[in-house]
Amino acid sequence: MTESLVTILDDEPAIRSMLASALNEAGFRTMAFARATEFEASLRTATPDVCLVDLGLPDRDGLTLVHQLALEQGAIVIIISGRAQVQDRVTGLELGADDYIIKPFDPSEVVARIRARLRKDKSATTASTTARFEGWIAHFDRYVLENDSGQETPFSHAEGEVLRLFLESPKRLISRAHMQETLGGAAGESFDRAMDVRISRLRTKLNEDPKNPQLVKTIYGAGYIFLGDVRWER
Amino acid sequence: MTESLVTILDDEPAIRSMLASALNEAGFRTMAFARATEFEASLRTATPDVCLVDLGLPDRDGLTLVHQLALEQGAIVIIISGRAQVQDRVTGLELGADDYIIKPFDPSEVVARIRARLRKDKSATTASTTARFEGWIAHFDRYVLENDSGQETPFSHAEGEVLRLFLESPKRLISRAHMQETLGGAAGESFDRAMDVRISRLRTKLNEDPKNPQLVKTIYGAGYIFLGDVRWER
DNA sequence: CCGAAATCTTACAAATTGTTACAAGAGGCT
DNA sequence: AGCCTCTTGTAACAATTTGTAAGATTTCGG
Repeated sequence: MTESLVTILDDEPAIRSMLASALNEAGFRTMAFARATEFEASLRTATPDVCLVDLGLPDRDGLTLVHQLALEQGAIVIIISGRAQVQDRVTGLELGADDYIIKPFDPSEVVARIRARLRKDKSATTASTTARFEGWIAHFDRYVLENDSGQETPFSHAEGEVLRLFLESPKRLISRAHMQETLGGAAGESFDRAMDVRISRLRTKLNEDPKNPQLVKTIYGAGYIFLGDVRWER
Repeated sequence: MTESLVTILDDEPAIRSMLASALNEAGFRTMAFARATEFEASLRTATPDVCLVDLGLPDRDGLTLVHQLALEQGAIVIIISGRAQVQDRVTGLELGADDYIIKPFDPSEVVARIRARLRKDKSATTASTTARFEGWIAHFDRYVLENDSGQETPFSHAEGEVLRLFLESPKRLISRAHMQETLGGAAGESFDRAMDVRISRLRTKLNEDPKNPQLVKTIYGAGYIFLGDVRWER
């Protein structure tokens, strides 16, 4: 993610240029459109990180567009609107917008709000040193696993690698192949057995019931999946 | 993540109770504090998902607290403040706040903004897919089938592939050929028998009466059809 | 109502994964 | 160095999932 791409969709030229210059100055790449049709055409080639959308568009219901964007694209959607009623804001946010800014606005606030969204978005994927999940706290700096009553169990480097992989993509299938690439390095012939053992040992440290694991689940023929909500800290 | 925990930090009792009741009504768990010290003490035991922070605190500089929270905990931090200048908002957001709401505010907007943040936060880490149909709930993230009385039955990857295919085009004929293309990969010669077995096993998990299946119906010479209304939750 | 084709079901075999025991290696301490 | 502890991989065996085979059952056209 070198420079984030921000698209501007507003029918007033003055607002387009004001936003574009403020955003460019702040280090973003920008693309501006006056109509929804043009904007949608551009989506086929470019993938914006943030979409600024004015609700008062001539050729399309803005709210429907916002809903689509938020749902189909994973993009961050920020509404810019002259409609200032609380009810307008609530429905806009409920339809999937990530923020709602009222005209007239100050460009520097728009920049600050965009940065806030992008920051959060990124911090969800960045490597950190501590993670909380389902009553556990994994301290990767100390190689220690802490349970909900504060008791600590050390874990080894190999176990930590596996655990980190799981905690970095929870509720997602992680294929065996991917694990060996990321970890094992040499995709040796009989190394795949070692992977099993690592996971087995990790499971016992997590007090998993072998018959019915709650956190580390095996998908026969596909890989593993880590259930449980994870939150990284620091 | 059953119910998200929201902490409220504000020295005005009226605001605390207004926020708390609005949030509880919206289905959140809440904890309210009048002072930063008490609030920080609570962090040692509870882990809030969202922190609402008033900047005008008697015993602490609010901005410093916000900075700490956003940095050290991974929580979502929303500033609530009477200071309405653009510059205040910009610095608040730059110090790590995820949103900045100005007093006086409408509680329903606060709820909407919290929901918008949580939604994004979750979609970044989860790929949760769930489908409801005829009293059943299929949890594809956990590989579990839940019946109307809440009992859970695990299903395997192979069974899940078939079930997903059905649930993605309900009330529509699915030809055998199409199934083998989409699933089986190698459209082997005798693989078609395996398809039958998969479906058979799926049927037993769905408690289908072999003589008179209600959900997975076979069309002799053509393929299968899945009856039943489906609602996806993604 | 009969027979051929299609489909269902059951039992079994093959492949994948889990678990345990053991041995090789790395460090630490005296 | 020598001994101890801890980590990690390997090997062997158990458990689970999946596909295959074959007989039973159902469907459809006459």
